[in-house]
Amino acid sequence: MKPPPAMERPLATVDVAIFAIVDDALQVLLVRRPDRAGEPFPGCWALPGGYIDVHKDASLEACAMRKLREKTGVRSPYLEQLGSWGGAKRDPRGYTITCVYFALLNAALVTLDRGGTTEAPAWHPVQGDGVRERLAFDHATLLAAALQRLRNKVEYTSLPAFLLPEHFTLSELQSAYETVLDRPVDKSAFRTRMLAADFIEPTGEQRASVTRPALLYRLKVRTPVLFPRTFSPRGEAG
Amino acid sequence: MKPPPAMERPLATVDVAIFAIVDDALQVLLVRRPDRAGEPFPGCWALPGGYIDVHKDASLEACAMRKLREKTGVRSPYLEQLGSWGGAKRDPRGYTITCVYFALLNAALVTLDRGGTTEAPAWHPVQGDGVRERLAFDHATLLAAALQRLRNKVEYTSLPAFLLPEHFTLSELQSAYETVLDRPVDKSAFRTRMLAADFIEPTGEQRASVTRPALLYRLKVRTPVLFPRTFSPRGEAG
DNA sequence: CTATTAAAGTTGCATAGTACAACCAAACTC
DNA sequence: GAGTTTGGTTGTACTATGCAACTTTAATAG
Repeated sequence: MKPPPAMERPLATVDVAIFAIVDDALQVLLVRRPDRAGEPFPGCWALPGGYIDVHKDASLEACAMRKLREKTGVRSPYLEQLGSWGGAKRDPRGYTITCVYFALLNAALVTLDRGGTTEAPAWHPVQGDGVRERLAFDHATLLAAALQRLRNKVEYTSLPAFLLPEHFTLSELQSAYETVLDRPVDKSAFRTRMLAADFIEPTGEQRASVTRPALLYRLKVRTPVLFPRTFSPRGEAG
Repeated sequence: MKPPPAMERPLATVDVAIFAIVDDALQVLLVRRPDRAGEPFPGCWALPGGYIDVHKDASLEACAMRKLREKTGVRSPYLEQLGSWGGAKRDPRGYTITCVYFALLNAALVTLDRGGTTEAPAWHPVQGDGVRERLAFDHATLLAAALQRLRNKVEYTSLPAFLLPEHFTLSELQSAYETVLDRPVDKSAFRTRMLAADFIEPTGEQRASVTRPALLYRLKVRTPVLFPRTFSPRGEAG
């Protein structure tokens, strides 16, 4: 139980799965691994992340927020801890532990391509449980877990609101749900649920449109709301 | 981004919040911190846990399972990762990261008091968001988070079944829900929900009793089941 | 200036899963 | 066999939804 000074310490990292809706599709931000000799998975795509800096990072969340800011410039996304993975075989360089976060943000706020070219971050469309590209380390597992958590929570929370700009219409919100869930949801029940949950409020403005203009809403609270039931179309079990 | 060999590594630990129903109350297993000089929080109660052994622990979950087995002798509880906490100030000995698990098990399977006296584990009744005793480190925070997650999930999952012996009656299962939620639930709706979820099956036996005997059930699946709604009595919001 | 179009937003009905309450059933005690 | 206790069922009301049809609003074409 005591800390032997010579105790072998695992290397600790933080990785972040950053999601946004780009081109009407759910996309995740990936960076390229450096292509230098001695680096594992050179040139491979990976979730943004890196070592915990004992001097800079007051907490794990602060570390995740730092990584996110470095890659996207965004300062206040929705950020949630997903879980931790550890083991001797994750990284050829030795026993590592990674603490994984997932973030939701509005793509319009993101400034990509900060810094060099080898690690340039880029959006990659989500396809099923992951992305087309092969990912470094066990990042395919981490991404799959993040997607599972995201889709699961979207069924009964207001998470998709964090993918939208500050002002949005109910149709845009519904579209965000449908993009993440990859299935249509009923308009009437959707609107009733959103308004009953009382987490958005009308701004008083309307979105100009070629057809009937829609009322604009904004978030009343920046924490996600839980709904009493999941969306569950008749055709499905459970 | 590369791993400087001299990079300062945080110390990594795993802690486990082990819950059981003892004397009709939800209780958590705590151990005493060693009372030696130089040890932080000497004699204080704490969640069982310890350093990750890079050579013994193939994964974080394996490490948590090992800690749990060492303290209770139990080999197959319900075990779920809760989250990780890290920072420079959690432990006076330096920057630490702890990965916290929570476990549910049947108290009858537990063999306490394995090993010495200074660290003898003991059940402590849950009171509100924690226990009566002051806990070491930030363990009060960790325990509160575990309790919140547990109570939240009990509203829409079959988790309490893991607190019971292998064979149990529906009334015993309902009692486990009520103990964790600390409120009564409706018998009729409860039974309908449990049977509809199709995760238990009758053993064919009955529990002898001084009154009408009850049918015994066992788990059909060892993974928890999700219900489509939460329990939500009329009097409450949401 | 009316008809058309398209998206916004509403209304009406059916249904699932409770919440609540009252009831029936089985075993034991006396 | 009457009383007691717990197991288990039945019946009604209600809520949030699934589904589908409907009305409203503005832009635009003719």
